[in-house]
Amino acid sequence: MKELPKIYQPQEVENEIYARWEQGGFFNPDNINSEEKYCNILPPPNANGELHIGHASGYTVMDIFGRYHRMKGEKTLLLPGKDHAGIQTQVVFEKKLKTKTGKTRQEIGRQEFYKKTYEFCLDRADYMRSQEKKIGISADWSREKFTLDPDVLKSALETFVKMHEDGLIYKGKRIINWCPRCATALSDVEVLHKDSPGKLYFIKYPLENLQANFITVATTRPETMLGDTAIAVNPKDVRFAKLVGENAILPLQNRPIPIIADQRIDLAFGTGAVKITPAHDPLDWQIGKDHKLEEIQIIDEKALITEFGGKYAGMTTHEARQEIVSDLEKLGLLEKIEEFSHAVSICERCKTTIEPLTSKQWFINVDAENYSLKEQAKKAIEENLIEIFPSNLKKILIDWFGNMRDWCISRQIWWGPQFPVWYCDKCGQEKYIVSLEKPTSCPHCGGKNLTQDENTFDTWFTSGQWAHTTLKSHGNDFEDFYPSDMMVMGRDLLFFWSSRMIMMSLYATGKVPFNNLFFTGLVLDKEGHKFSKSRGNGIDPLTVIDKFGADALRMSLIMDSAPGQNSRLYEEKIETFRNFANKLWNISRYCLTQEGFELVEKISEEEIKTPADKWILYKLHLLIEDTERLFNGKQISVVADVLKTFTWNDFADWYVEFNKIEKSQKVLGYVLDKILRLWHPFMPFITEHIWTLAQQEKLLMISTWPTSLSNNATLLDGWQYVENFKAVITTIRNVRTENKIELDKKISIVINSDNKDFSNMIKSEFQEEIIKHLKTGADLISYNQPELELGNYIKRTAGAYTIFVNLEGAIDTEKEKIKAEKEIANLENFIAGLSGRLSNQEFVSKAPAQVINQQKETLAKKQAELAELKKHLESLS
RNA sequence: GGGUGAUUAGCUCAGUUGGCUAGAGCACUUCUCUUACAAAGAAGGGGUCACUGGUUCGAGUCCAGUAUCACCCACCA
Repeated sequence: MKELPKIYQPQEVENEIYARWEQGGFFNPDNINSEEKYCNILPPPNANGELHIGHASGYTVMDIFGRYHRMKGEKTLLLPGKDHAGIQTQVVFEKKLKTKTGKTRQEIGRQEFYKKTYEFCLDRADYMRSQEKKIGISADWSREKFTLDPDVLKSALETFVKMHEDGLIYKGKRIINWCPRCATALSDVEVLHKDSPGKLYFIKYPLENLQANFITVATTRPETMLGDTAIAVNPKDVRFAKLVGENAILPLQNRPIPIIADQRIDLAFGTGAVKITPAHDPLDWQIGKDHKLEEIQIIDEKALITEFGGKYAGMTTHEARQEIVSDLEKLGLLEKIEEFSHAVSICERCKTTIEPLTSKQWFINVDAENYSLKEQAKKAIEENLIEIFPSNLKKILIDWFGNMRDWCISRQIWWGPQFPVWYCDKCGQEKYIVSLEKPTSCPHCGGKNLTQDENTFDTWFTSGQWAHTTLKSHGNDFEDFYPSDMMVMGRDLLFFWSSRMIMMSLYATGKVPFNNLFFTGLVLDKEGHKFSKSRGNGIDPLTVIDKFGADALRMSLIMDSAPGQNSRLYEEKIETFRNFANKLWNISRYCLTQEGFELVEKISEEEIKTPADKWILYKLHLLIEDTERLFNGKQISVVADVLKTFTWNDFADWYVEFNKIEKSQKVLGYVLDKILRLWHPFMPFITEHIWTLAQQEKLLMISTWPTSLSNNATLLDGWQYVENFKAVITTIRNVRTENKIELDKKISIVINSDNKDFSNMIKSEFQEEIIKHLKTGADLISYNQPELELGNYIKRTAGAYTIFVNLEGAIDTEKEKIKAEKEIANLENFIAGLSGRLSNQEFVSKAPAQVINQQKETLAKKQAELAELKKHLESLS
């Protein structure tokens, strides 16, 4: 038989196995013949860096489901891709450009910058693809997509055109989130709120007609007062009731501004009077609209004070604030300054403070008359057209849609697709033409000089359509696979991505993008911190794979965690799964080196010979049923857990040991065959490797998924016997350890029982061999001798049997008495509880019969045990 | 301000439909290099399932509340 190394070396086989899978061609669903289909569109990572452990975590989940469904015979597509990741990639590449060539993007120009960034992304995509393969992802690389691939992009832009026709798109001057560093508008979800200590400034505004009096307002951003166009108070506020309709004089600017009433003003906050700066605050903007106030932009896109800021023009907002506060103080208009902690808006990408300002941008009306994106999405979730794991995120998503405001989709960056919008130099910016292709002439005036809108799309506009644009770009894939079965993503993408995909795909296709939405938690380090560059605690998936193998990495990413819960990753944890892989290797190594061993797909009744065979097959039968149920509930970590228990604690610890004495090679081959299949989705490399060593024909990857044995009671009758038998062995070992008896010292055993299958045991020489060999040190075994000199023996209950171990007078009777007394107390306690329950009329009448019977059986068993123990204690004294 | 999650062994975490005396890995104690495996095997110690009530014949599991921690959302200037 083959020479197999004692220790599994994943590094030596993984690459070769992956190459064989690829050559096999079965990553491509076109090569699988089946009516049943399964599709999982993989989230495209940002093509500007490398894969991190979070990607590996999500990919592992997707690949487990993909491989499971493929083995179930379904035409399975895992569709891979990469995202151009607008702002983030631009930031990354600009830095790279600066370091490498010392140039800025402005110095090389828009076209050149775009070209170079594109090349950079393709290069990163190549590298990341190689990483994905290392993890073992069984994706169809022939279908790999990039968000800027012409066909994918065209499909996404067509949606823009359709939306425009349907009145869902508008261009308008509205207040938006502006990042001065990125120099672009951002959508609401790209803005984070960070609580930070600040100050609340109380400023006195003189009243126009009552020179001696003031109205005091409170603000955290005094510099914005330069653009104030009103003061607002709550209409119910009696303090200010008579001032409404009057004018105040805006200090420093010396402009009269009206005092207005608006119910959105909180009476309890500050002074109850609020300065209104429509151009630089979202609420003020809304109030300004409603009261038809003038908007004065006093902060520009570089966060500098504009010409409308008078003497402060050209200052940064920070400088202006200091100057203004100091000037107000000199004028005696600064009433007081209070310490005040409030939420500051910052850019999600670069953490720069956001300046709200009014700007002309493109928006999606998410609640348009013709079609409400947000209502449709909400409805789809409410009606469970998409099942969400974990389910608590369902409500969060519904609420989010409920509060969603119009989505700003234009960005002033260079990296990303430009709007398919054209302007004629004669007609100007107001009369635009929406068209995928550049029009030959202006439809309004016939002018030939047309230029394209310079804005680029929010990256989530294109990735938000990924679920259908990818499939539409390849043959009949859309018809075959849409909607996909499952989408897996980190829960940090809940609002960014899952929400947009649901809205956009519903709109573009009329159907939900996927039937199941599965969120993974964050992968944290050992101390529970996020992995981050600044913390330097990153774990590189490739390093882990190199050290422990891809299977160990995969297992450590999905085990011990529930869907949507964060989990921690650290070396010791990965090690335990490396160890498990090695265990599986050695189990297989034992099997493969057995004379006449082969993997067996099907087993016949004649081949099931021993009680141990029945026992392991029964356990296997339960395992397969559990696996099926748990996979349906998407509980993959529990699947891996029950598989591990079976493999290690049932098969390796007991069945393999039995097999050393009592050969039943068909069953051994049958069970290992099932173990390899069941483990394959989780640990594809090692299982495929062992499979190959055991047989040469086809790949494990496309072998069929095990189904449970027909529950033939007579076929497997007698399996319980082995549980009793195991108890005998464990008890003997226990007695031995307790009494510190060396293993090489032989002892004699008496086993008593009136159990019906006990006669089988007496007849079986194999059983006796097994007891002797399974580390019990038992030498002489005799049966059914009720009258024993108990002083010489230690008596124990083992399952349905009573066993006596002869220690030849070496018993520490005091110790044994204490132990027996303790055990008796414990048992009496338990029996009292149990019989109490059984005599409770309510329990007996209401609990299911099965539960009652079970407890009755247990009670009888425990009472018998107690009686034996009491006799034992008596004999000891 | 609103919301979500967590709280189970020394540590990290599972726990499926509510059902027998609550599990795993690591760590710990003792023993063993027994021809699949010391990356292992054998035996063991370690728990008021955060707290308080409720529902139920029966609660780690369902409900209400409390506490602590973590995270998310938010136009309180």
